[in-house]
Amino acid sequence: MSVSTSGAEPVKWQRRKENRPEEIILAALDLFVEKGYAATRMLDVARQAGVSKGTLYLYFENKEAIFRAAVEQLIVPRISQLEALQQSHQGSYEALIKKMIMGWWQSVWHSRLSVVPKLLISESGNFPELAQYFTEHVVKRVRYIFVQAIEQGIKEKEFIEQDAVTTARLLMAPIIQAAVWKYSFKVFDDEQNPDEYIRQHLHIFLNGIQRKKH
Amino acid sequence: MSVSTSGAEPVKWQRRKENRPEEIILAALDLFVEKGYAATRMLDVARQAGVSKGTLYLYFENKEAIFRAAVEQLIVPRISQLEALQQSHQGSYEALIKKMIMGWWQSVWHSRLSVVPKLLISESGNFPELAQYFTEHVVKRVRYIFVQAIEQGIKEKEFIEQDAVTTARLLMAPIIQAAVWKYSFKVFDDEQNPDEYIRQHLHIFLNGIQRKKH
DNA sequence: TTAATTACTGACTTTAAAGTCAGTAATTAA
DNA sequence: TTAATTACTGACTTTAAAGTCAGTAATTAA
Repeated sequence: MSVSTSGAEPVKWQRRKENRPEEIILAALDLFVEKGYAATRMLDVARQAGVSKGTLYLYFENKEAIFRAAVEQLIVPRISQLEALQQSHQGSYEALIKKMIMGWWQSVWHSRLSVVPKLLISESGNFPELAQYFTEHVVKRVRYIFVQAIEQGIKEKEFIEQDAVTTARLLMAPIIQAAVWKYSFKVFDDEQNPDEYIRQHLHIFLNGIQRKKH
Repeated sequence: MSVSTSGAEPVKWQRRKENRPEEIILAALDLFVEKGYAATRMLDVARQAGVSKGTLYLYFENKEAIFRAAVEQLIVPRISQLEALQQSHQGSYEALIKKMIMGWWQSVWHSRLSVVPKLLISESGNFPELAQYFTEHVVKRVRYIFVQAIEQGIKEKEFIEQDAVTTARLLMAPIIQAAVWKYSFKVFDDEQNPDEYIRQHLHIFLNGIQRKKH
């Protein structure tokens, strides 16, 4: 038997310096979805990503660093999407709000991303810096987009006079709630059609803020 | 110096068989509020309750058992309160919904109890049995109360035709959301007056489901 | 083809809790 | 007043992860 050159040498592992970080992030997110943040061990992440435990620490300082990287890489790009939608919109503000909510809903609800709100809520106490980052760069930024739509709708006499920031919170609350529920109690409380839930939320909410014609 | 009989003998500890369980529960809930469930060590709970670690295990099997006892003892009595309010109500269903939401809000928001939704959401993955208990005995029971109010309002032509279960969820979502927020991101996102938030929610929501007179 | 480099491994060490139990002291019974 | 009972203590053991690092093997350079 020859010692080398060609043939089916079973290579034990490959170098993947460029791809490891993303592979690790996705593996971790899969496990966070499945078993939650705290219950996910570094060894689990390593196995899921197809590397050894040592490799994790080569690319990330600890579990929190993986978590932060996941939030930054996956969530932030979605916001630009939302902003673009707003920029290019023509028509009523009611239609804009519907379009933005439905767009977000469809791109996030069925993806791994929908677990992020629950994770952040659960872990906010353990990782205050991450919670602050998320509040500033995601929550407030998204809310600002809706605040603008609502304020403009008020100015155009489409919506009744009201505090736009509070109203924006109330618009987002049931949607965040749905995402949180999905990963908490949904297994025990699943009579619900999520599309119908969002449809009805938009119906009641928009009906509630609209100025009525007499 | 005499060995005993009267005088200020500093008693090292007292027997409190009857009171220990509740003292431990309240101590634990204080710490869960302050640092979250996972970060609360049994040693912390023991210190807060003024007992040793061994005593905890005398009364509770482990941390989960303390948590479950807290939920059962503190939350369940509130629901009866809500049911009583419903039984005795006279007047429009709009007024009933307002009264129930405001009552719950005022008795829970400023108390330790308001931390329970966040705790349950965070820990649902680790304690599925507790999450199931909570879903069956709290969530569904409370929702049913609101479903009834909404259905009767529809029958009386006070509210528009709609699926009452979905509508009840939408009524509760911003309130649960507020309680969850309080213990997650509020430190970083605190422009909000919670009373104004609830007032405006009820305003938009009730305006949104009411049948309009022409 | 050989030497130099470095991404990666996994057995091992460290850390930080949970959980235990023999002994002690408060209380109650005799 | 003394003996019997038992609530409680806290040093200790166990458990379960995180984190490390000397050695190995893939890759690249010479």
